[in-house]
Amino acid sequence: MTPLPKRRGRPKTLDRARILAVATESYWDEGPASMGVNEVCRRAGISKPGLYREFGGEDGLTAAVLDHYWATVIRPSFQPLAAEHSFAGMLDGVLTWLTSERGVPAGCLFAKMRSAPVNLGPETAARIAVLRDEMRAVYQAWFERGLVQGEVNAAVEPELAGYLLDTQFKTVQMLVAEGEPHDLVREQARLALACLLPSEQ
Amino acid sequence: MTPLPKRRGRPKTLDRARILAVATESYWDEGPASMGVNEVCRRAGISKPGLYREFGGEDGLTAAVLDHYWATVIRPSFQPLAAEHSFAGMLDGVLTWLTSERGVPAGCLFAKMRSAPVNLGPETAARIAVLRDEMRAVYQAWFERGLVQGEVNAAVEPELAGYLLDTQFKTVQMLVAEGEPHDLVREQARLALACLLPSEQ
DNA sequence: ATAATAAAATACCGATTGGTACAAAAATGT
DNA sequence: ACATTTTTGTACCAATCGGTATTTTATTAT
Repeated sequence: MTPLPKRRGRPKTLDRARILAVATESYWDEGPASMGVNEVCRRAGISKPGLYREFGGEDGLTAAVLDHYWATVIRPSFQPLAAEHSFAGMLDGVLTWLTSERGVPAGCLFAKMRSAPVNLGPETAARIAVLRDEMRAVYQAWFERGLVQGEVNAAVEPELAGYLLDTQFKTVQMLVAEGEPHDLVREQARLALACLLPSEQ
Repeated sequence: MTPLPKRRGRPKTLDRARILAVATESYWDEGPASMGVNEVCRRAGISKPGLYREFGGEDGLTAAVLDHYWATVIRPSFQPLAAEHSFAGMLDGVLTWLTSERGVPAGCLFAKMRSAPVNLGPETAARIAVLRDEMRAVYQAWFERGLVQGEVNAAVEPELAGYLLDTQFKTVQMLVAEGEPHDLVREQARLALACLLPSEQ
């Protein structure tokens, strides 16, 4: 059991993890532009100085939210890309998944933050840039794996393919979040990414 | 000459066209999210009630700005699409133009308004939907003209092609506005739209 | 002159924003 | 009992948001 250090002072009761979970969900379904520190405090049932002590300010909060979202939502979604499926089949699965109804808020918080870099603090902006590059690298690696398997169009530079995949997936998520018809969004993305598949001839 | 109606009351001095021009430029380079009625009044050198008399409120202002932008920037840009160029050549020209440095604020105000439908009033939102459909129709007509000329991939439904062109052009404008490398944006779009061109074989 | 009318700006409204000074509360040490 | 330390919340700050009641200004009609 824990040694019970018998610290002086009022015992800590603020649950950082719970606040972060509430904040992440809030930013996710209301959108980063419509959510503020006041509303987060109200939803989490804590005072504003409490939130500032824990996260240092709005920038620190959104940066922490982004990290939390990345760790709990984005990174797990990369798992399947490393599995032993064909590139074309996996691509189709991703597009179907992105345009399907899920039990979570519509759209992707990371995509929303990327397309609304306004009123996001410098710390959050820097984090976005780092994670965006990491995301492109994952897609590029996925494409390169398809390359050695001969499952993709070898005429496309892997770096450009990673960039294209990132852009198109982000576009799909934005269109879905805007309420566009899901099947139209999916078909449009299928067309846009057909260039990555080997020629039909 | 005008009959000089000798109206009673203080003569009108507010220049609606000039205010609209100032407001449009302001929304264009600052972004619809960062610009408000107070700042527009300051830049135009008029009082707030004056702006409210002229446009009825923020929603009326942004709707008028959108109309002005559409008439002076967007619609003229449709002109070349009706010219006697090949579909592939024209497409390449559009992408080059979108990713080139121009003497106007970066990005497209219409694209910015579309991707930030938040905090835009109902009148402006309705206008956006109408103009978006009009834009897709223009692209679809362009594709259909290429179809009868045998210059495009006949396997693609024209409606889907119009949707794809609209989506990809908007994506290009957003990426440019975000400061992404122009050549990377252009090459990525070229790949995404290659599906509309006839097969190489 | 003076009344009537129309168009303008001054000066305000309540709500909300991100951020903080300061005091109350809850534990331990003496 | 009382001081010390740590954590928390109350109550405030100035700035900004969209919007408006009211007054001033400038003109014509009488």
